[in-house]
Amino acid sequence: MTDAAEPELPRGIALAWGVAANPQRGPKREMSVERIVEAAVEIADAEGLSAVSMAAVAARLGFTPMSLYRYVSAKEDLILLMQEEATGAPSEATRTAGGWRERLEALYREQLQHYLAHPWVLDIPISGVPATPNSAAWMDAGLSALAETDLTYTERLAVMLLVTGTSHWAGTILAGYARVERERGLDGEAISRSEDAMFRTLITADAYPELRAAIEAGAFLDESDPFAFALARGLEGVSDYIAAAAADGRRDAPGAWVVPDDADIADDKKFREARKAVRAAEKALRDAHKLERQAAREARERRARQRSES
Amino acid sequence: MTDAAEPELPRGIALAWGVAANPQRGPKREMSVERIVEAAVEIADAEGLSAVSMAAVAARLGFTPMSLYRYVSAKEDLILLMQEEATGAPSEATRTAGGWRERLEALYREQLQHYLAHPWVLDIPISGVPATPNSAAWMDAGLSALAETDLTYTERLAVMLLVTGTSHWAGTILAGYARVERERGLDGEAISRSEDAMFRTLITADAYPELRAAIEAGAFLDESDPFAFALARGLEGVSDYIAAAAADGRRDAPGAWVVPDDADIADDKKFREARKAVRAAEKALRDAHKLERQAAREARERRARQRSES
DNA sequence: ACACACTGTTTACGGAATAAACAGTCCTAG
DNA sequence: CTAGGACTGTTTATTCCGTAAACAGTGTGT
Repeated sequence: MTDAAEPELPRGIALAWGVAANPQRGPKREMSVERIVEAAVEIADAEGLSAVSMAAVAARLGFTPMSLYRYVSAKEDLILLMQEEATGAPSEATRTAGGWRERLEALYREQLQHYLAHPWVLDIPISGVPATPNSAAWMDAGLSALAETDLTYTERLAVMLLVTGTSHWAGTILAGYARVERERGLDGEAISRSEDAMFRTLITADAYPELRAAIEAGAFLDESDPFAFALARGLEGVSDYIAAAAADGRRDAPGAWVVPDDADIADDKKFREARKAVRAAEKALRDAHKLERQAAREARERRARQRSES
Repeated sequence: MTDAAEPELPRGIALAWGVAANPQRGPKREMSVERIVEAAVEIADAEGLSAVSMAAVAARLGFTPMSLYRYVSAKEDLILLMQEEATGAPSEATRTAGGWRERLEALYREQLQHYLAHPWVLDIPISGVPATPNSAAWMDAGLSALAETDLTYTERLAVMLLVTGTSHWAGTILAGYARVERERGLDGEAISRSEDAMFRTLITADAYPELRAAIEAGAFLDESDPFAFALARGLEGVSDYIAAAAADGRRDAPGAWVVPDDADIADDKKFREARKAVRAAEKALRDAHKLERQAAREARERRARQRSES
């Protein structure tokens, strides 16, 4: 009955959920999946994912490579378990921090922290939604943060994808720098400087005017956090979207259980007027921008003429 | 003099920029870097990055594995060149599409297209800013789209990181699904359904209430595009940020070298007036938004009161 | 007591990147 | 015109990978 679905489960996923039939007969087991995963994680932390070979893990535990296959059906499974171990579940603190935005930001930070502590996790190929306890916990934490909003469940998933995408991307880039630092034996600033120098010789103002300008401006030496910027913009956009959707009187798509009051405001007279005012203001802003650009162009031409005359 | 910097260039990068000393002596070359890269890309397109071995590439060209090392100093270089070939440069159409937002969205779409056409590019580890002609071209295109905004160069880079991050993340997830489709021989819908089924057996409402609710709501079977959603929110946030920064009267950060005529127009009278008008329009829009939100809140309360009375 | 499920080990295979030594080719300096 | 030697693609060898298959020893349930 209940076991009918289990045989369909991919082997590694079954292991992750702890659905492993412990044998009764035969000699005592000398190892355990946990110890194997632990050893593998230690190796990966120290020397990267590529250093994790069945032989290396076995050697660290004092056994022969093939012995591991009694516990783990393939290396792929081991890696899935490593990911599960390294990623962990979100902490209580981030699961209960302030409003939805604070909680998502906390989630981002904690995920990024994990990625920086175990950068090899970023090298693991992604195939579909990982159906493991910890990844489910992260997803659940994000969704519960968004539960206070009027968003559709589909939209909540999309927002979560935005958050995890940002932490994944930030981790990828930052871990890339960290790796170069270790390989070349330089500190971050030295890398930045040498990269900047290389750019200066390769990027000409002819071929790449804007990129060259950015280099000249020292933008590549800047130490601000572009990922925090990206996340802040994204969540700002989400916040706008929530407000706009509420204003549109959009009904939540799924069934009866969702926040029902959105539709109510759509035909409210005062609200409709306010909305009309917003649209007018948007148009006014667009026009003003157009005039501003035109003025800038004219001013530039005027100056150029003055300069060529003198 | 000019060659002083070249020896410092990583081998692969020198190749990418076409700075390769063509030897004059010795037998005629039978291959070329281009043909090797082409063959490697064909293999990767057909069977993934892991199928690209020096032996496989050589075999496809009818040579022995070691012969390739006369053209490419290591596999790492070959992979860099493959990436350069597969990624290409942004098309004229996306470089000149509408306003900054349209152009960044076009950039995102074109990058994603490349990732889907050559998913193996996503398996290549990232180390620092790739200093290749094509990646510089993408960056330059994005920066030139943002040139019409008042953003700092540092901020423009951050926005570009947001855009490329989104396309990279979208590519990673979508390519992951595509790979599973090919490996398991199922179509996308079948995968979704089996994933959904697996989720339903593993994700309990006790342990993961919100995730379970999302599953029940069918959010995992939804076919909308969460990445387009994420990008739209991000750029919306950027747009807000630009407006807010302008309202704050923030001046562009970088120093004196910047596009010299920028400083010139700053004290042009007509331009200053146009700029003042923009700020006023922005403030008007913010106020309208505030009123809109307030109206929505009041409308909702009014309806709630009506409902509780009936 | 004994079958046999289960343990960790040994051996073997095919494939990977690339170092080192090799014979053949063709430009260029003398 | 003729070597010297730069440069070609090849051969051979080393080291490491994941894992299939056969193996001898161990301990439990019948």
